[in-house]
Amino acid sequence: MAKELEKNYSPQDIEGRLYDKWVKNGYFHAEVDRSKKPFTIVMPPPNITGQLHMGHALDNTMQDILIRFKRMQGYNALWQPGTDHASIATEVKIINTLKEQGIKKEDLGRDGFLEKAWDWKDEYGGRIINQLKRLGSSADWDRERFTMDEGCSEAVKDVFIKLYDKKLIYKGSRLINWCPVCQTSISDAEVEHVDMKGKFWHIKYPIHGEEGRFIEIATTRPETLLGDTAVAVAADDERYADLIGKMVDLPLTDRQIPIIADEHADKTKGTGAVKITPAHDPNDYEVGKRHNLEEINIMNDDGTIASNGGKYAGMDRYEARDAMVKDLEELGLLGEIEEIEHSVGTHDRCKAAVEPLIKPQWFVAMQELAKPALEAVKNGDIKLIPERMNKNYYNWLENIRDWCISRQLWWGHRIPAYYCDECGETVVAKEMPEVCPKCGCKHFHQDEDTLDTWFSSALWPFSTLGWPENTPEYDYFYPTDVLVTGYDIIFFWVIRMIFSGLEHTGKIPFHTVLFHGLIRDDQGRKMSKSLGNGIDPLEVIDKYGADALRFTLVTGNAPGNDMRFYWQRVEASRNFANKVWNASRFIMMNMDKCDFSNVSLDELLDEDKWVLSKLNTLVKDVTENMEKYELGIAVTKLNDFLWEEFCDWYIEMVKPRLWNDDDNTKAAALWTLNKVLIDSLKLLHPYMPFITEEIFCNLQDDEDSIMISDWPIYKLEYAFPKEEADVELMKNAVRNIRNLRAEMNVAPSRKAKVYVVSDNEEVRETFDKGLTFFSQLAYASEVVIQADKSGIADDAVSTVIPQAVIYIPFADLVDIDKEKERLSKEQKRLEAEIKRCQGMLNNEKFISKAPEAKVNEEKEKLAKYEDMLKQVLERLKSL
RNA sequence: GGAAUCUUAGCUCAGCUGGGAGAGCAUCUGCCUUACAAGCAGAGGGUCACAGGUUCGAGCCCUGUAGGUUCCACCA
Repeated sequence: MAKELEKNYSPQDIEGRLYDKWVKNGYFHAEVDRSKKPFTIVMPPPNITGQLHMGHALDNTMQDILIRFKRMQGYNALWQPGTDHASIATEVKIINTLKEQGIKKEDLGRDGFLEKAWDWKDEYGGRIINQLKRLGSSADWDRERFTMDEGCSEAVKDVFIKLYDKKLIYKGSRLINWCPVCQTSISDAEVEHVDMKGKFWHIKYPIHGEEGRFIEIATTRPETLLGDTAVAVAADDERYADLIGKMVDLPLTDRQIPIIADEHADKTKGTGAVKITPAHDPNDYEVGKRHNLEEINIMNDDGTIASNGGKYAGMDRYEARDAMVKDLEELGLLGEIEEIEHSVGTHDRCKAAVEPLIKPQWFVAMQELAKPALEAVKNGDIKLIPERMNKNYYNWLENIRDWCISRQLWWGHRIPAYYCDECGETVVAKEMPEVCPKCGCKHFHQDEDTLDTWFSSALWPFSTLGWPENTPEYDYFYPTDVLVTGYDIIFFWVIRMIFSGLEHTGKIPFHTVLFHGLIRDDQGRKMSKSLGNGIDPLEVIDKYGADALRFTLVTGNAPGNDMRFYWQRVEASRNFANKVWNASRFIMMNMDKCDFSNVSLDELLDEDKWVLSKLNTLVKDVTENMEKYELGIAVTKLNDFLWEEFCDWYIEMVKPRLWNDDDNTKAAALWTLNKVLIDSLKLLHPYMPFITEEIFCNLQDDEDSIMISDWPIYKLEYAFPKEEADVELMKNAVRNIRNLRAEMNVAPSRKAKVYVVSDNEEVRETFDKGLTFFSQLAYASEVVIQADKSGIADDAVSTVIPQAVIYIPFADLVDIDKEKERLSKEQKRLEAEIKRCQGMLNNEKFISKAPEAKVNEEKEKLAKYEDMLKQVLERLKSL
């Protein structure tokens, strides 16, 4: 016995209640159960600093769709959730908060600061999780993890030690990217190259001992001059041939530096001579190594000039730049100043220009780790969707450099390296060692640095399952199945998870990576705080419901493509939900008309079989699409079926049967309505979990939840090709009649007699069987089916369908000329079609080369069109 | 400098391994028909950027051109 639905669809009234029910019943929880096949989804753990934005919403919607789908298919589906400590992002936020209180982090000391950080985590760490719940995310919240919780921290230490022992982690002094604002090193991946306007200063370096002779170099960073240790020219550059080996007087300093020949100098660029600053430029660093040049660091950690910078010491880098340019000008050593556009490396967090500096840092040696990761995608063990992402992936791994993993931050995993106070020996271990293996000293201090936040994220797929312990969870759920994420973190995260998984577990961490794009604003711009164009997903949920938001985010979007956000699209999604709601309401208010529990398939009418057959195909298509991760295509098919086929056609077809108390086919109609509704609700459930649950539970009292019901499967017994074709023919007739009436401006209230004339007995039978719905949809007062046109007024309007002609006598409304015109138009259309078919069929090459099925298809079409044309011509003749 | 991707109806986008161009929104017409006006029934609107090529057949494959977007890259 069905209950009733509220008259108005109001997502706000149902979503919270249903979510609580799901959680309470433990539907999201996955336990190890070896009788079932596991399916595991990896989500990017959102930052604890985070507020839900559209990217999260898209991410989580796709994850939830997949996990609900797999759960209903009978998999033991685990969606492992959690949050990321986001070392630098969080630390910066906390520092800013402290700043408002007039506190510096140094004031608190390391421990005091960390205490604040954990407070922060407690306060904000749960916020985004609660926001994700509003989307309907069915992650296993019982298993929620944090990248800095005990288990994950153990995994981090374990990995660090193993890699160190294998010499894949090392500490070295080399040129790294330094952010003077955040005052930490950052990895190459965190450097964002931005095109900026700048100046290209030409500076004359006086040749030592040759009064009045100069060598001119050009630079965008004049302040680095203080660290120059050579000037390089090309070996075969005739302009400078005699200068090689000579010295120049480095301006603004009292140093002399050599002019050297090096391949790095390019005759065709600038002046052909290039200053070499090994401590502040990656290329120069290499040149320096080749020529054994001194590396002079001229910059402090905060971007000011170091004490070796003479009168510029202590000045900010840009201040020093201006001062030096001015001084050079006064000395007459400044040449041309070019305005240029050049690419500047900036820190992706704070947007400050990055300074290359030489510092001792910890690195992961990437060469060896990259190989299996590259191989895993190349040989198909891991599939990236869309496939074009492979190129980015290969490109990055093939050109990879060692990963700088140490950060001069406090919030994060502290590097498990200990230094002997006595002899300086480095010991890498989980705990502080008791005795120095080298000198026997008992005093150590731990490395001050923490790890790149992505170092722990890289272990996420297995550290969250208990690795390095061989827990039942790890054993059962790992390797996981699918990672869903945005393409913007392929280098930060995806690649690092893959090589980490392969190295540490010996297995791929997941077999599929499903990428999505960015959500942009309605003008195609990135949503950003500075532009203020961001749309808050919670606002969308408040206004239209989570179902509408989810539906919007996956409709009409292909993997990896960006999409624009429009409120109109959300509204359209909500309208669809409303449509489903009302259709369900209609069905439920008719359900108690008779008992339909024992209806068998052979009691169904053609139209019932038609819709059942369509549903059957839909089940097959949607399942296939979802298995191929084509979520957008699947949901479009659901929309089309539910709205057009089911609501606009099928429900309208069966109304007369429901309304007529004497109709003994009512049970068949109700059975079909119920069956099709339930199965399509199931198919729709992953996309719109709330509305489908609310309807499903009210529709049938005995069911707990649609989310644990069985996913529909394609059944041969539900395939009715003949009935499908027959009903399509009648739909065709109905459409033509509606067309005629619309053209003639006949009000729907005006019913008319409709004649169906066909000399084909099967066609007459078809219409006879569908008489009830046909007369309803064709606005007929009466339908007469006959083999010839006897008894039909000559001035009736008519329309031709394959194998039949429909006549409607509208004596007073008919304009013979218009009727002729319409028929002539139809004649022309058919003649064109016939010509096209004949063109193909007369082409010998088509006949011989095209597949037989295609040839037959064209033959059938030709026959159909020829028959219709014949009818049209006859009709025209009779007018 | 390399690479990817896009160019399809007024707008935003789908279009699976090549087989007669689709959706939503917008526009126009007619309807409050007993689930739904957040709706129903119709209509108009596209030489699928351009030029070649492969093919019986190209929006889809190949080459080139133009424009847009993005990623990567050490350009002093």
